[in-house]
Amino acid sequence: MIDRKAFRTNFETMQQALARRGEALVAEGSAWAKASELDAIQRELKGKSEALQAERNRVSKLIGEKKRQGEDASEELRCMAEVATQSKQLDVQAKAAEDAFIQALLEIPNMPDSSVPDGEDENDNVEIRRWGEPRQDEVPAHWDIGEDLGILDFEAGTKLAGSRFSVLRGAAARLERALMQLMLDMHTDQHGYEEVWVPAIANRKTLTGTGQLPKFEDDLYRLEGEDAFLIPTAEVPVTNLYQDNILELESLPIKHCAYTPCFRREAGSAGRDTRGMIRQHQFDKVELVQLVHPDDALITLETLTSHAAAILETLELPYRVMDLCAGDIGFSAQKTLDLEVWLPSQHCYREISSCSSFGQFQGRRAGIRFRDEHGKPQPVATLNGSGLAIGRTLVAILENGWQSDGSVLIPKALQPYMGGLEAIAKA
RNA sequence: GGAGAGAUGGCUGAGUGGCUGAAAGCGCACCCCUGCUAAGGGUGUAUAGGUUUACCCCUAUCGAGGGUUCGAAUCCCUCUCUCUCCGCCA
Repeated sequence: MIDRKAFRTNFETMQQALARRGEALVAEGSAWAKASELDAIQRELKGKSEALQAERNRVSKLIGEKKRQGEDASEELRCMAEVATQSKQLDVQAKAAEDAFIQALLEIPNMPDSSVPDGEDENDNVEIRRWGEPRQDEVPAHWDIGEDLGILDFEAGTKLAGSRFSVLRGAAARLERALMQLMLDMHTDQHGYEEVWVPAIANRKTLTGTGQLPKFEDDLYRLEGEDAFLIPTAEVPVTNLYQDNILELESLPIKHCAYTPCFRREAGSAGRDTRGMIRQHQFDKVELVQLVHPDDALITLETLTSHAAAILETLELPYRVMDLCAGDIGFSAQKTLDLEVWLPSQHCYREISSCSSFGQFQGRRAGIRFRDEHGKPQPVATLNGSGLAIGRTLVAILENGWQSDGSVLIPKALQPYMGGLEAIAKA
């Protein structure tokens, strides 16, 4: 959520920043326009309502005093009956107006940071750097490699659950587990993150805190008969660990990593990546989350991204870093750096990690605050990034490690986690 | 799932209709005494919104929502959560 005061006092600047995401967001009928309209109404009603409540409180106190001293208070009682009724009505209106205002604010995306490049969509993203030597020879798609080795079973996934589900067997299943372990080990032992294990189900408030709700309910799996959802990312439960907390300045930065399964309806991506493991309804991910002082947010984004990149380097997977343009960053993001891994079968880089700073946007929504240098509570800055998406990492390993005899080389760093296995070959 | 008990500030814990945004203790911060070891004394210490240069002030909040009342932490209703016992279960 954007700051309700800044929304008013800084209207022009914020509007311009928001417009960089796309003009429609500030156009007539947008949440932005609605919010500015509701803000005025809300404040006027609230002012009136509070004045009346003040009057009520004052006279009520008087009545109390008179009664205690055995005096007659019938006159006050008579006129207060009227005031009480009015006050109640006004209060209801004022509350409704404020709710509507907050609802509108919740639908307004975060302001892109000034360092975010201009642009409309992924074509305008800016490449920052590359690492590794991408292989240029012809490599089969991972689904062919996997099925050929008998370790990826898409048919079984479909039979059990539907499209966009898959089954891993043998070396692939172990690879999934090995990757999870390697990633968690590196982040805890080398990068200083505390590992947490969290529920894969979250309630509405929690999902509102990180920005998935109210706007993107269609992307989530909702539990029948409950106001709860399967998490689309560990960001949701891990960030919200501190929901409604006021943290001490010294406790920052807070750094967590977590493995969770992730569940996405993929409602808007019909026809995209329908084959293989790139886009699944359920996938595994190790997530990095940091809560930091707002002044440190953008610097931390660099280090957090480097922590995710370190996994790719350890696994010897070529990648590049992309600075997402204003039109392509997510709803809650202030700035996003994507890591894209080389997929030789597609002759291109594909997203494997998305690292974002949210500024104080989530902190404000989720009520995660810290005491600043003056002892005043203010929203913390939050960041997160995949470190990494495990399914996609497995895909990258299959394709980048593929050899013309059909076998797949296991990266050295991963071999201990695979029981010393150096290559996956046909049984 | 059944029965019972409970939910108050950073923590413990008073408070059954007005003088309670909330006693007391602990913790924390600052000051004093002492003197460098233990201890003692004083002051301060919720969050949000509105207003304001700021102070002040106003409003809301005692799990959440609704009701009764001139007035609710306190009475009534609904919900959520926690604890204990029983049942079930990995």
